[in-house]
Amino acid sequence: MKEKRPILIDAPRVGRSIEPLCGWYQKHARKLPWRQTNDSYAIWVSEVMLQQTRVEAVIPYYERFMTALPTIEALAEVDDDVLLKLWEGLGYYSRARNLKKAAQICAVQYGGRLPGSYTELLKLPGFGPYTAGAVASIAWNLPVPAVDGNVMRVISRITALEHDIKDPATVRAVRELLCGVIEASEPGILNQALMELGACICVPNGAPRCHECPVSAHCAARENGQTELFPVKAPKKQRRIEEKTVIVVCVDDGVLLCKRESKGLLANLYSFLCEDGHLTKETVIDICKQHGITVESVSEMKPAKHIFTHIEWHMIGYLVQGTGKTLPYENDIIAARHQIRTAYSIPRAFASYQKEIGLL
DNA sequence: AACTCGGGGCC
DNA sequence: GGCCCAGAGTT
Repeated sequence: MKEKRPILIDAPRVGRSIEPLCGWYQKHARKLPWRQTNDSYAIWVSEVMLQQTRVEAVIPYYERFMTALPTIEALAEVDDDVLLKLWEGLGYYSRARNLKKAAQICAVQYGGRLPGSYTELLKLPGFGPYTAGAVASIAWNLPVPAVDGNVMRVISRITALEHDIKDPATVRAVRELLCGVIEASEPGILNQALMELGACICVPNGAPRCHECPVSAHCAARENGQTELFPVKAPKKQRRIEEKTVIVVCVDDGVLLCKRESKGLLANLYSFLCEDGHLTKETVIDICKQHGITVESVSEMKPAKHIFTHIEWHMIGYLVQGTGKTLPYENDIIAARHQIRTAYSIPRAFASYQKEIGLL
C-alpha cells in the first residue's frame, strides 16, 4: 500500500529563488530558434516538438517544419503524409496529428489564430497543462505556470520535496505553488528560466552543477548535501518483449510498403511487411502470396532489436525478391526507392532493414 | 491511477 | 543496459 501524505512544499524557498533565477536566465539563456520570435504559432510548434524530446533533437525538425508550414493555415491544410514525413524520427506521432487537428479548429473557429487564454488553449487537442501554460506565458506573458520534467526536478531539489515527481498529484501541487508566485514576476521569463536551469545546471543525469547555479544559496537539497537524493522517483515499470518478423519485398525497382493502422503504435506510418512472431521461411512465402507477390527467392536478414518506452521488439527479417502486379490489400503499395526517401514516413524501428537494402 | 505512445543521448 | 527528456490522450 502506498502511503498518502499531504504534499507540503517549502514555498518561501521558491519565492526567494525567483529573482536570482530570472536574472541568471537573462544573461545565460541559450539562443534557441524559437526564442527569436514572438509568433505564438512558432512557439506552439516548438513546445509540441519539445514534449519528451531534447532541445538538440528538435532544432533541425523545427527549422524544417516552420519553413514548410509557416502559418496555421498551411498546417491546417497540409497532406497527412507530408506532415508525418516532417515528423519522421521525432516519435510520439500523435503529436503531429493533434497539431494539425488543433490548427484546423483555429482556422474554422478562431479566425486562423490560437485562442488567447490558457483555458481556451487547454481545450485544443495536444494542449495539456504544460503546453497551454508555455504558450500563454511565453507568447503572451500571461501569469500561468508551465510545469515540465525540468521544473519538477528543479523544484524538487530546491525544496527537498519527498514526493514522487512523476505522480500527477505532485505535479498539481507544484503547479499550484507556482501559481501563487508567478504574479510577482515576468511569467514567460520565469517559466523559461526554470526549464533552462533544469536543462543546463540542475541536470537529470549526472551531478548537478551547483557551483554555477544562481539558486544554490536557497536550495534545500544543497544545504543538506543531498542533491543526489532528489528528485524522488517511483520504481520503474517493466517492458514487455514482442517478437516480430520483418519481410522486405523487392519488386523490380520498388519495395513493398504497408501503411499501418490509424490507431495504436506508429499509427499511419509506413513499414515493410511486419508480422507478429518469429516466422519460418515457408510461412513468409505464404504471407507474400496473400499480399499478391510471386516469390522468386528468399534470404535471411540480420536480426534486430528496437526499444520503445514500454515495448521491446525482437525482430528477424527476410529479404524477398519477387514480382507482383495486383495488390489485394488497399494499404499495400509498391514504392520506388526515391519515393521512400522523400514521401513515405518510416519509423526508426525499421532502420536496420532500411540500411540493409541501401535505403538509409 | 495506470497505460499507451518514439526515439535518442547520456551515464 | 537503464535513465529521462520543455507530456498528452485513453481507459
